[in-house]
Amino acid sequence: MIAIGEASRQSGVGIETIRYYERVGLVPRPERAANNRRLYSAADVGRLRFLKKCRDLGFALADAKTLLDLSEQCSDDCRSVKELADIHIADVRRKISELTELEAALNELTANCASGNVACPMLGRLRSK
Amino acid sequence: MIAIGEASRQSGVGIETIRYYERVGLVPRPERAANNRRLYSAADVGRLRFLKKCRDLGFALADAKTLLDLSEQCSDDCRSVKELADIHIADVRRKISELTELEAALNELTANCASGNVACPMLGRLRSK
DNA sequence: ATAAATTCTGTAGTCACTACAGGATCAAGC
DNA sequence: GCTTGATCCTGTAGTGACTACAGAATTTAT
Repeated sequence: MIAIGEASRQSGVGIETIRYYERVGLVPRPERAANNRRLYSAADVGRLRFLKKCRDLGFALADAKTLLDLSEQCSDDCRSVKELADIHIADVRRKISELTELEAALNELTANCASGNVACPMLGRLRSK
Repeated sequence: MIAIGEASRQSGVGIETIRYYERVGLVPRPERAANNRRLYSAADVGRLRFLKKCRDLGFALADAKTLLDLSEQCSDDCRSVKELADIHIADVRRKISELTELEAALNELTANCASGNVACPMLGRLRSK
């Protein structure tokens, strides 16, 4: 059994974030030592690491929770997992294409920005109808 | 002079959002009619439209405010604008590459997810060290 | 014995809105 | 004049996913 600082180090999840996850019911309340400090088991750290990976993959906390719950049920429900992941992949693709368009628009807007300009063409474009 | 609903329609910025922008000092407090209702001028609507475009381009509100201020100063400061935009473009590029990596990782994780599986390989990977 | 590190609770701040609640006023039709 | 519905007002609280304190208690290291 380890303290919260060590659990944070082992899982890569910040101390405040661990307490936040506990507060919102994402992870079960851990045991407490006689001095009221939280005590974490290997399973607890595993859960935190799992959540960390989900977050790194861009899953929302609610989805991460769903995946964690699926993972705790012994029968790995592959279909549910893939459904969730596919929605998320589609989401990521959409974001990529939006950002790509954005980049093009920004490049176009700044293309004629040069230090000698009297009037900034980008501001002009942003101002115009 | 038009009411807030019409200003919202003309600018594409929601009514609540307009009031929010006013509250946080992003746009000047508009005139008020005798009945205390807000009255917007063409210039006010122009400002809202400008902010809308900045937000659509993904600029943070603080940056949008800076651009708006630059735009209101008569001398269009092209250098400051381009600096801000370039930082933002770099930001967008970074996000795109992060998301692209993410998409690859997600595809890899779900590649072997099939409905007949007993154990989900994605969950397995998320659980493992 | 003292200093530094860690932990605790609880609250508030972040960003950019969004969603009410509860009331006032306005415009249009009868 | 009256009713109905649309619009507007203020103020507060919620969202997501943390992050940053304040102020206290305790533990660990020197």
